[in-house]
Amino acid sequence: MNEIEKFLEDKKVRPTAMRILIYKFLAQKEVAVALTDIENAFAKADRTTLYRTLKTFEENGIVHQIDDGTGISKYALCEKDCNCEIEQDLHLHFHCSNCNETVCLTEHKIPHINLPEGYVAEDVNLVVKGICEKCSN
Amino acid sequence: MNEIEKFLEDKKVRPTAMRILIYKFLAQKEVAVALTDIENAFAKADRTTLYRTLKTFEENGIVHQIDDGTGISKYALCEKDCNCEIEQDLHLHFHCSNCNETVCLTEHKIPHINLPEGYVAEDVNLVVKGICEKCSN
DNA sequence: ATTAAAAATGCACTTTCGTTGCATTTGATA
DNA sequence: TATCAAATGCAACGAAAGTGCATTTTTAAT
Repeated sequence: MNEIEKFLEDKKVRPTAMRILIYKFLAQKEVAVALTDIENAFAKADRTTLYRTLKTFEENGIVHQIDDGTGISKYALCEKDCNCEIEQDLHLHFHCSNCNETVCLTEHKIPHINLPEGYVAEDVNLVVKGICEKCSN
Repeated sequence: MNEIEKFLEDKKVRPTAMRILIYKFLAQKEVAVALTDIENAFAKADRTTLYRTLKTFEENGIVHQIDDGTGISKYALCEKDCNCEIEQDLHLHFHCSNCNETVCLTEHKIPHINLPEGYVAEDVNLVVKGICEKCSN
Protein backbone atom coordinates (compact mmCIF):
# COMPACT_ATOMS: atom_id res chain seq x y z
CA MET A 1 0.00 0.00 0.00
CA ASN A 2 2.38 2.60 1.23
CA GLU A 3 5.04 1.02 -0.94
CA ILE A 4 2.99 1.75 -4.01
CA GLU A 5 2.51 5.37 -3.03
CA LYS A 6 6.21 5.70 -2.52
CA PHE A 7 6.92 4.02 -5.81
CA LEU A 8 4.60 6.35 -7.70
CA GLU A 9 6.10 9.38 -6.05
CA ASP A 10 9.55 8.18 -7.01
CA LYS A 11 8.33 8.15 -10.56
CA LYS A 12 6.97 11.68 -10.17
CA VAL A 13 3.40 10.56 -10.40
CA ARG A 14 0.94 11.75 -7.81
CA PRO A 15 -0.40 8.74 -5.96
CA THR A 16 -4.11 9.32 -6.18
CA ALA A 17 -6.58 6.66 -5.11
CA MET A 18 -7.45 5.84 -8.70
CA ARG A 19 -3.84 5.48 -9.74
CA ILE A 20 -3.03 3.20 -6.86
CA LEU A 21 -5.94 0.98 -7.78
CA ILE A 22 -4.89 0.85 -11.42
CA TYR A 23 -1.34 0.10 -10.42
CA LYS A 24 -2.50 -2.75 -8.23
CA PHE A 25 -4.65 -4.09 -11.03
CA LEU A 26 -1.72 -4.12 -13.41
CA ALA A 27 0.54 -5.69 -10.81
CA GLN A 28 -1.76 -8.61 -10.16
CA LYS A 29 -2.24 -9.31 -13.87
CA GLU A 30 0.39 -11.51 -15.40
CA VAL A 31 -0.65 -10.54 -18.93
CA ALA A 32 -0.76 -7.24 -20.76
CA VAL A 33 -4.08 -5.46 -20.41
CA ALA A 34 -6.10 -3.27 -22.72
CA LEU A 35 -7.86 -0.10 -21.70
CA THR A 36 -11.14 -1.96 -22.04
CA ASP A 37 -10.00 -4.58 -19.55
CA ILE A 38 -9.37 -1.92 -16.95
CA GLU A 39 -12.62 -0.25 -17.84
CA ASN A 40 -14.49 -3.45 -17.10
CA ALA A 41 -12.65 -3.95 -13.85
CA PHE A 42 -13.41 -0.43 -12.64
CA ALA A 43 -16.93 0.17 -13.78
CA LYS A 44 -17.18 3.29 -11.67
CA ALA A 45 -14.24 5.10 -13.22
CA ASP A 46 -14.45 7.07 -16.40
CA ARG A 47 -12.66 5.76 -19.46
CA THR A 48 -10.85 9.02 -19.99
CA THR A 49 -9.34 8.89 -16.54
CA LEU A 50 -8.10 5.37 -17.11
CA TYR A 51 -6.82 6.38 -20.52
CA ARG A 52 -4.94 9.33 -19.16
CA THR A 53 -3.64 7.37 -16.21
CA LEU A 54 -2.09 4.84 -18.55
CA LYS A 55 -0.56 7.64 -20.60
CA THR A 56 0.86 9.19 -17.47
CA PHE A 57 2.23 5.85 -16.33
CA GLU A 58 3.79 5.35 -19.72
CA GLU A 59 5.40 8.78 -19.82
CA ASN A 60 6.91 8.20 -16.43
CA GLY A 61 8.33 4.77 -17.07
CA ILE A 62 5.84 2.81 -15.02
CA VAL A 63 4.24 0.86 -17.83
CA HIS A 64 5.12 0.14 -21.41
CA GLN A 65 2.63 0.13 -24.20
CA ILE A 66 2.44 -2.99 -26.29
CA ASP A 67 1.31 -3.18 -29.85
CA ASP A 68 0.55 -6.85 -30.30
CA GLY A 69 -0.87 -6.60 -33.78
CA THR A 70 -4.50 -6.78 -32.74
CA GLY A 71 -4.83 -3.06 -33.21
CA ILE A 72 -5.65 -2.63 -29.54
CA SER A 73 -3.02 -1.10 -27.29
CA LYS A 74 -2.04 -3.19 -24.33
CA TYR A 75 -0.11 -2.13 -21.27
CA ALA A 76 2.10 -3.91 -18.81
CA LEU A 77 4.21 -2.84 -15.87
CA CYS A 78 7.82 -2.26 -16.66
CA GLU A 79 10.44 -4.40 -15.03
CA LYS A 80 12.38 -3.02 -12.12
CA ASP A 81 15.12 -0.69 -13.33
CA CYS A 82 13.69 -0.67 -16.83
CA ASN A 83 14.35 2.33 -19.00
CA CYS A 84 12.65 0.86 -22.05
CA GLU A 85 15.93 0.99 -23.90
CA ILE A 86 16.82 -1.02 -26.95
CA GLU A 87 19.38 -3.74 -26.32
CA GLN A 88 18.87 -3.53 -22.57
CA ASP A 89 15.23 -3.57 -21.69
CA LEU A 90 13.08 -4.27 -24.69
CA HIS A 91 11.73 -7.78 -24.75
CA LEU A 92 9.68 -10.09 -26.86
CA HIS A 93 5.90 -10.11 -26.68
CA PHE A 94 3.80 -13.11 -27.47
CA HIS A 95 0.21 -12.87 -28.61
CA CYS A 96 -1.90 -16.01 -28.47
CA SER A 97 -4.36 -16.26 -31.31
CA ASN A 98 -6.42 -18.72 -29.32
CA CYS A 99 -6.98 -17.09 -25.93
CA ASN A 100 -6.14 -13.66 -27.31
CA GLU A 101 -3.84 -12.87 -24.43
CA THR A 102 -0.54 -11.07 -24.75
CA VAL A 103 2.35 -11.83 -22.46
CA CYS A 104 5.71 -10.23 -21.87
CA LEU A 105 8.55 -12.68 -22.30
CA THR A 106 10.87 -10.48 -20.32
CA GLU A 107 13.72 -12.92 -20.31
CA HIS A 108 13.75 -12.86 -24.11
CA LYS A 109 15.49 -9.66 -25.01
CA ILE A 110 15.34 -8.36 -28.54
CA PRO A 111 18.32 -9.43 -30.62
CA HIS A 112 20.62 -6.81 -32.01
CA ILE A 113 19.52 -5.59 -35.41
CA ASN A 114 21.78 -4.19 -38.07
CA LEU A 115 20.13 -1.44 -40.05
CA PRO A 116 21.21 -0.08 -43.41
CA GLU A 117 23.35 3.04 -43.52
CA GLY A 118 21.49 6.16 -42.53
CA TYR A 119 18.80 4.52 -40.42
CA VAL A 120 18.62 5.35 -36.72
CA ALA A 121 16.76 3.05 -34.36
CA GLU A 122 14.85 4.54 -31.47
CA ASP A 123 12.51 1.72 -30.60
CA VAL A 124 12.05 -1.89 -31.55
CA ASN A 125 8.91 -3.96 -31.39
CA LEU A 126 9.02 -7.71 -31.71
CA VAL A 127 5.81 -9.69 -31.48
CA VAL A 128 5.39 -13.39 -32.04
CA LYS A 129 1.90 -14.61 -32.75
CA GLY A 130 0.87 -18.19 -32.21
CA ILE A 131 -0.38 -20.53 -29.54
CA CYS A 132 0.64 -19.95 -25.98
CA GLU A 133 1.72 -22.47 -23.42
CA LYS A 134 -1.70 -22.67 -21.76
CA CYS A 135 -3.54 -23.21 -25.05
CA SER A 136 -1.12 -25.65 -26.64
CA ASN A 137 -1.99 -28.48 -24.28
CA MET B 1 0.09 -4.14 -68.57
CA ASN B 2 -0.60 -7.54 -69.90
CA GLU B 3 2.05 -8.80 -67.56
CA ILE B 4 0.07 -7.56 -64.61
CA GLU B 5 -3.09 -9.26 -65.83
CA LYS B 6 -1.20 -12.47 -66.22
CA PHE B 7 0.34 -12.10 -62.81
CA LEU B 8 -3.01 -11.56 -61.15
CA GLU B 9 -4.51 -14.53 -62.94
CA ASP B 10 -1.62 -16.67 -61.79
CA LYS B 11 -2.53 -15.65 -58.27
CA LYS B 12 -6.18 -16.59 -58.96
CA VAL B 13 -7.32 -13.01 -58.78
CA ARG B 14 -9.53 -11.66 -61.55
CA PRO B 15 -7.69 -8.82 -63.23
CA THR B 16 -10.32 -6.12 -63.14
CA ALA B 17 -9.52 -2.56 -64.13
CA MET B 18 -9.59 -1.41 -60.53
CA ARG B 19 -7.31 -4.17 -59.35
CA ILE B 20 -4.78 -3.49 -62.05
CA LEU B 21 -4.72 0.16 -61.07
CA ILE B 22 -4.25 -0.66 -57.42
CA TYR B 23 -1.53 -3.14 -58.24
CA LYS B 24 0.28 -0.52 -60.30
CA PHE B 25 -0.06 1.98 -57.51
CA LEU B 26 1.49 -0.43 -55.02
CA ALA B 27 4.24 -1.33 -57.46
CA GLN B 28 5.33 2.24 -58.02
CA LYS B 29 5.39 3.00 -54.30
CA GLU B 30 8.58 2.10 -52.56
CA VAL B 31 6.93 2.36 -49.15
CA ALA B 32 4.07 0.52 -47.49
CA VAL B 33 0.73 2.23 -48.03
CA ALA B 34 -2.35 2.62 -45.91
CA LEU B 35 -5.89 2.22 -47.14
CA THR B 36 -6.29 5.96 -46.80
CA ASP B 37 -3.34 6.56 -49.10
CA ILE B 38 -4.95 4.55 -51.84
CA GLU B 39 -8.26 6.23 -51.15
CA ASN B 40 -6.68 9.61 -51.74
CA ALA B 41 -4.98 8.45 -54.90
CA PHE B 42 -8.19 7.04 -56.36
CA ALA B 43 -10.79 9.54 -55.36
CA LYS B 44 -13.32 7.98 -57.64
CA ALA B 45 -13.21 4.53 -56.13
CA ASP B 46 -15.11 3.53 -53.05
CA ARG B 47 -13.22 2.81 -49.87
CA THR B 48 -14.89 -0.56 -49.51
CA THR B 49 -13.68 -1.69 -52.90
CA LEU B 50 -10.13 -0.70 -52.08
CA TYR B 51 -10.43 -2.36 -48.71
CA ARG B 52 -11.67 -5.58 -50.22
CA THR B 53 -9.13 -5.48 -53.00
CA LEU B 54 -6.36 -5.33 -50.45
CA LYS B 55 -7.91 -8.20 -48.54
CA THR B 56 -8.14 -10.23 -51.73
CA PHE B 57 -4.55 -9.40 -52.59
CA GLU B 58 -3.49 -10.42 -49.13
CA GLU B 59 -5.36 -13.72 -49.19
CA ASN B 60 -3.78 -14.58 -52.48
CA GLY B 61 -0.23 -13.77 -51.57
CA ILE B 62 0.08 -10.60 -53.58
CA VAL B 63 0.56 -8.19 -50.70
CA HIS B 64 1.40 -8.54 -47.05
CA GLN B 65 -0.19 -6.52 -44.36
CA ILE B 66 2.12 -4.56 -42.10
CA ASP B 67 1.45 -3.57 -38.56
CA ASP B 68 3.95 -0.81 -37.95
CA GLY B 69 2.75 0.17 -34.53
CA THR B 70 0.84 3.24 -35.63
CA GLY B 71 -2.41 1.33 -35.37
CA ILE B 72 -3.02 1.80 -39.07
CA SER B 73 -2.61 -1.21 -41.34
CA LYS B 74 -0.17 -0.78 -44.18
CA TYR B 75 0.25 -2.93 -47.25
CA ALA B 76 3.15 -3.70 -49.53
CA LEU B 77 3.67 -6.03 -52.45
CA CYS B 78 5.20 -9.34 -51.55
CA GLU B 79 8.58 -10.29 -52.93
CA LYS B 80 8.73 -12.71 -55.79
CA ASP B 81 8.28 -16.28 -54.57
CA CYS B 82 7.23 -15.09 -51.15
CA ASN B 83 5.02 -17.32 -49.07
CA CYS B 84 5.04 -15.08 -46.03
CA GLU B 85 6.65 -17.81 -44.00
CA ILE B 86 8.63 -17.35 -40.81
CA GLU B 87 12.37 -17.85 -41.19
CA GLN B 88 12.13 -17.65 -44.98
CA ASP B 89 10.12 -14.65 -46.05
CA LEU B 90 9.32 -12.45 -43.10
CA HIS B 91 11.41 -9.34 -42.98
CA LEU B 92 12.02 -6.30 -40.91
CA HIS B 93 9.88 -3.20 -41.24
CA PHE B 94 11.07 0.25 -40.42
CA HIS B 95 8.75 3.03 -39.42
CA CYS B 96 10.09 6.57 -39.52
CA SER B 97 8.73 8.74 -36.76
CA ASN B 98 9.63 11.83 -38.73
CA CYS B 99 8.11 11.32 -42.18
CA ASN B 100 5.76 8.65 -40.90
CA GLU B 101 6.61 6.29 -43.71
CA THR B 102 7.06 2.58 -43.36
CA VAL B 103 9.47 0.64 -45.51
CA CYS B 104 10.13 -3.03 -46.04
CA LEU B 105 13.74 -3.93 -45.39
CA THR B 106 13.38 -7.12 -47.34
CA GLU B 107 17.02 -8.05 -47.15
CA HIS B 108 16.77 -8.06 -43.35
CA LYS B 109 15.07 -11.33 -42.51
CA ILE B 110 13.76 -11.89 -39.04
CA PRO B 111 16.25 -13.66 -36.80
CA HIS B 112 15.36 -17.03 -35.39
CA ILE B 113 13.62 -16.74 -32.05
CA ASN B 114 13.69 -19.32 -29.30
CA LEU B 115 10.44 -19.50 -27.43
CA PRO B 116 9.82 -21.06 -24.04
CA GLU B 117 8.52 -24.62 -23.87
CA GLY B 118 4.92 -24.94 -24.99
CA TYR B 119 4.79 -21.86 -27.18
CA VAL B 120 4.13 -22.31 -30.91
CA ALA B 121 5.03 -19.52 -33.33
CA GLU B 122 2.81 -18.89 -36.33
CA ASP B 123 3.79 -15.40 -37.27
CA VAL B 124 6.42 -12.87 -36.28
CA ASN B 125 6.34 -9.14 -36.53
CA LEU B 126 9.48 -7.07 -36.13
CA VAL B 127 9.27 -3.31 -36.45
CA VAL B 128 12.02 -0.83 -35.80
CA LYS B 129 10.97 2.73 -35.17
CA GLY B 130 13.31 5.64 -35.64
CA ILE B 131 14.61 7.99 -38.27
CA CYS B 132 14.89 6.78 -41.81
CA GLU B 133 17.68 7.35 -44.25
CA LYS B 134 15.92 10.21 -46.01
CA CYS B 135 15.15 12.07 -42.79
CA SER B 136 18.47 11.54 -41.03
CA ASN B 137 20.36 13.87 -43.32
C1' DA C 1 -7.17 26.86 8.90
C1' DT C 2 -8.28 29.27 4.58
C1' DT C 3 -7.66 30.15 0.20
C1' DA C 4 -5.51 30.23 -4.39
C1' DA C 5 -3.43 27.55 -7.90
C1' DA C 6 -2.54 23.31 -10.15
C1' DA C 7 -3.55 18.81 -11.18
C1' DA C 8 -6.83 15.06 -11.70
C1' DT C 9 -11.23 13.47 -12.91
C1' DG C 10 -15.71 13.13 -15.35
C1' DC C 11 -18.70 14.08 -19.23
C1' DA C 12 -19.79 14.82 -23.92
C1' DC C 13 -18.37 14.61 -28.16
C1' DT C 14 -15.50 13.82 -32.50
C1' DT C 15 -12.66 11.37 -35.68
C1' DT C 16 -10.65 7.56 -37.81
C1' DC C 17 -10.37 3.04 -39.17
C1' DG C 18 -12.02 -1.44 -39.93
C1' DT C 19 -15.86 -3.92 -41.17
C1' DT C 20 -20.47 -5.66 -42.84
C1' DG C 21 -25.08 -6.01 -45.38
C1' DC C 22 -27.33 -5.25 -49.30
C1' DA C 23 -28.43 -3.46 -53.85
C1' DT C 24 -26.43 -2.82 -58.31
C1' DT C 25 -23.27 -3.42 -61.92
C1' DT C 26 -19.81 -5.87 -64.40
C1' DG C 27 -17.81 -9.77 -66.40
C1' DA C 28 -17.41 -14.78 -67.53
C1' DT C 29 -19.68 -18.78 -69.31
C1' DA C 30 -23.00 -21.75 -71.22
C1' DT D 1 -27.78 -13.75 -75.73
C1' DA D 2 -29.20 -15.31 -71.25
C1' DT D 3 -27.60 -16.60 -66.78
C1' DC D 4 -24.92 -16.73 -62.83
C1' DA D 5 -21.17 -15.41 -60.01
C1' DA D 6 -18.11 -12.10 -58.76
C1' DA D 7 -16.98 -7.29 -58.14
C1' DT D 8 -18.29 -2.78 -56.95
C1' DG D 9 -20.73 1.07 -54.67
C1' DC D 10 -23.51 2.89 -51.00
C1' DA D 11 -24.88 3.31 -46.37
C1' DA D 12 -24.23 2.35 -42.03
C1' DC D 13 -22.19 0.51 -37.63
C1' DG D 14 -18.94 -0.30 -33.79
C1' DA D 15 -14.70 -0.04 -31.51
C1' DA D 16 -11.03 2.52 -30.03
C1' DA D 17 -8.29 6.65 -29.65
C1' DG D 18 -8.31 11.14 -28.60
C1' DT D 19 -9.85 16.22 -27.23
C1' DG D 20 -12.17 20.32 -24.91
C1' DC D 21 -14.17 21.92 -21.12
C1' DA D 22 -16.45 21.99 -16.62
C1' DT D 23 -15.94 20.23 -12.01
C1' DT D 24 -13.72 18.21 -8.23
C1' DT D 25 -9.73 17.05 -5.60
C1' DT D 26 -5.19 17.83 -4.01
C1' DT D 27 -1.22 20.61 -2.98
C1' DA D 28 0.97 24.59 -1.38
C1' DA D 29 1.16 29.22 0.31
C1' DT D 30 -0.42 32.63 3.33
